[in-house]
Amino acid sequence: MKTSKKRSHVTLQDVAAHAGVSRATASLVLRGSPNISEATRQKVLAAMQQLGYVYDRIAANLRSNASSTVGLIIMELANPFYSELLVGIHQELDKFGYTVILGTTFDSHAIQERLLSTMLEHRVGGIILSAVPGSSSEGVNQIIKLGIPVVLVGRKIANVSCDYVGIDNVRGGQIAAEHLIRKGHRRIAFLGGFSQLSSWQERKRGYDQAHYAAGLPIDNNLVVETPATRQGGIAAIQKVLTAPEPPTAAFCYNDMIAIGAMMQMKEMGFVPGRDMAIVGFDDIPEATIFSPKLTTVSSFPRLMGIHAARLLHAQIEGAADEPQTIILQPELIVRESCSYAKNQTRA
Amino acid sequence: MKTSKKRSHVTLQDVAAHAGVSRATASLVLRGSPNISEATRQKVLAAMQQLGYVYDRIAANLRSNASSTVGLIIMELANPFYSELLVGIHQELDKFGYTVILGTTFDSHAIQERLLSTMLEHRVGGIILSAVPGSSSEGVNQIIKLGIPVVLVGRKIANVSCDYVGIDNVRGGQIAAEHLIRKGHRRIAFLGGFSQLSSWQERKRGYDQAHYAAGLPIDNNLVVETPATRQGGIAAIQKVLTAPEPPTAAFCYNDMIAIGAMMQMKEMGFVPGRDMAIVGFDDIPEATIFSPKLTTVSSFPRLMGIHAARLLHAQIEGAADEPQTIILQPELIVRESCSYAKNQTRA
DNA sequence: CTGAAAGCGCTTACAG
DNA sequence: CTGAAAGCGCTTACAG
Repeated sequence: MKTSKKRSHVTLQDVAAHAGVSRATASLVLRGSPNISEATRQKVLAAMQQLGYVYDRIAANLRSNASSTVGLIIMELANPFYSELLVGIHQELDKFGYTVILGTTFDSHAIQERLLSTMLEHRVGGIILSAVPGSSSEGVNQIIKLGIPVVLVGRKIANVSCDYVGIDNVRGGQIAAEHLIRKGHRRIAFLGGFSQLSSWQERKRGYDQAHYAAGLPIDNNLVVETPATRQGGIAAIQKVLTAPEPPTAAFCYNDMIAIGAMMQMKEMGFVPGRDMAIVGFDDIPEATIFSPKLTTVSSFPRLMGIHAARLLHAQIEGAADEPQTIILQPELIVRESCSYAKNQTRA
Repeated sequence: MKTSKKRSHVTLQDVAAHAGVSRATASLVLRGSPNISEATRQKVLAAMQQLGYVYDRIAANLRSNASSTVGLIIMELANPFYSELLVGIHQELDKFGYTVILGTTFDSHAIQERLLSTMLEHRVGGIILSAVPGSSSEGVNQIIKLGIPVVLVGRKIANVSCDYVGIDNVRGGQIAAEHLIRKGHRRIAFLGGFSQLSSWQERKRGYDQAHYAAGLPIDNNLVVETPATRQGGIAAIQKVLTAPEPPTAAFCYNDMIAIGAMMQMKEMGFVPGRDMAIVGFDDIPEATIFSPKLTTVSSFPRLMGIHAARLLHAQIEGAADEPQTIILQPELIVRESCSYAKNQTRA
């Protein structure tokens, strides 16, 4: 806001003058128009070189009512899920020539609102948004009405009709729970995350379905909500481990929680994987470096990013008709953190 | 580049008309000028509300020759060192009201060049750059000459005079090697990274100094250059482990390498920390979740980011006189990956 | 193949 | 306290 800066400015005007042509002609060669003689083209190019001209894309965009930027709003960067998502989005957007403007909400509505308007003010050509849980449809719908393409990623918003890319969370929760059940577990905790999140609800539903299918009861004392961080995992496992009748396995809302939980188990003298089976969600790189290696449900964050970028591009190009939805199929990655249940409850 | 988009446009003109004032007056209330009567202020504000006006900061910046964006160029996001750096920078820049434009080079000169000009074309108010190793001074000096503030972070460029924030790499390498020497190790590998990097050279110098001080010889067969990634760590440890006379300890250029090395040791049936002492550099979150927990030299990436953002801000505000240099002092974080040497060479 | 003119949405002296 | 006018750096029909 309080920014300001003196700019030494070689303008297209200067280039044109130096080359002995009009501003319009200079602009034409800049943009590679075919109906410019090779001779003047060279003259202008030489002038740009000599003067050290730098194109003012901002001014050009203003005049031609275009945009070369895209806004990207995610929760935070500390969770590798989002770094990976960002990598995918960024890499793909790059190919299309967009420049990305980044914002992180830390799941605060106020920040998300601010970020959204900042991006509009900066004339972004479109927005990729991983929305704060419980976001109202209002804000986003307003943006869409303005004609700015939006694609939601990972987190849906009720009553908003726009592109969405996500993972089949129900299925993900289901295959995780099924895996645990197959290993003989009958008391399976559901650890971390918050029930306001659509992804939480869906993973929980999958978990429930697997229980129903196996004829297992669901004990709500075994679901504990915490932030989806390592800290949250520590808190969650602690609660469940000190309960009167602890579970023999835990399905964690995401890998961060799973890792926090396993760290805390070690801290308390338990052996994760043996004393309690753990499965995570996302398959972040950390999943593979922990001992035991984390069995988890991959949500392909990088791929999600790539899809999101492509959808946005299609919309910006006007190639989109109806709002699209892309749901990736999750995959169970079996590693080392799930042993068989020894008996009904932990020894 | 190929971007374009129709914008439904409520302009300040529209707002002014709707409120029955001139465009200039509307602009004044927008910017909170004191010499506007409360009555017209309210009228204009109401009009903005009703019309759903969105401020075009880009146009405003163009007219007033200002900028509200900052360019940030780093190597990649997969390395948590950079995520952490980004978090620090982003968080601090946010406070000043800047919007950040992100670019990743993957250590390619060509990409860095492209990113740099893209950012200039987008009229960034300043640039924070973690330069590709072996960057020429030309590019950056040109930008500085244009009057665009630059702050270099983590990686210096020879013959460029501008703000720099980094870590005392010499000292870092020294305390790492000293720690290992104190533990009785006499053959200490230096693993990963590339010798073109100023930070590599400096850490190596510290490592050398510690050896000199202890009267230990330096065996150049023990320094192996690889990419500073987990993969690089795997390759490096493999090379050194299969050598005729393997070292008993390794100082790794960064934590990614250290973790890769330890993973590979496990893979090969060795126990990291016991069969070979390992110390890393950076103290990324992963350092703490690996078993054994990694002993490492903290480089405070988040803090570096905060300092970089502040320096840039000072420059943009014109509050800067001479180029500043901030060198953070590294700190040895002792955890579990360094046992005492058993005897001269590994059993 | 090239130039003169209008205009993108805003701000900024300058008058009144 | 408010308006008319010029201009930021560019592009885009429209003539010639």
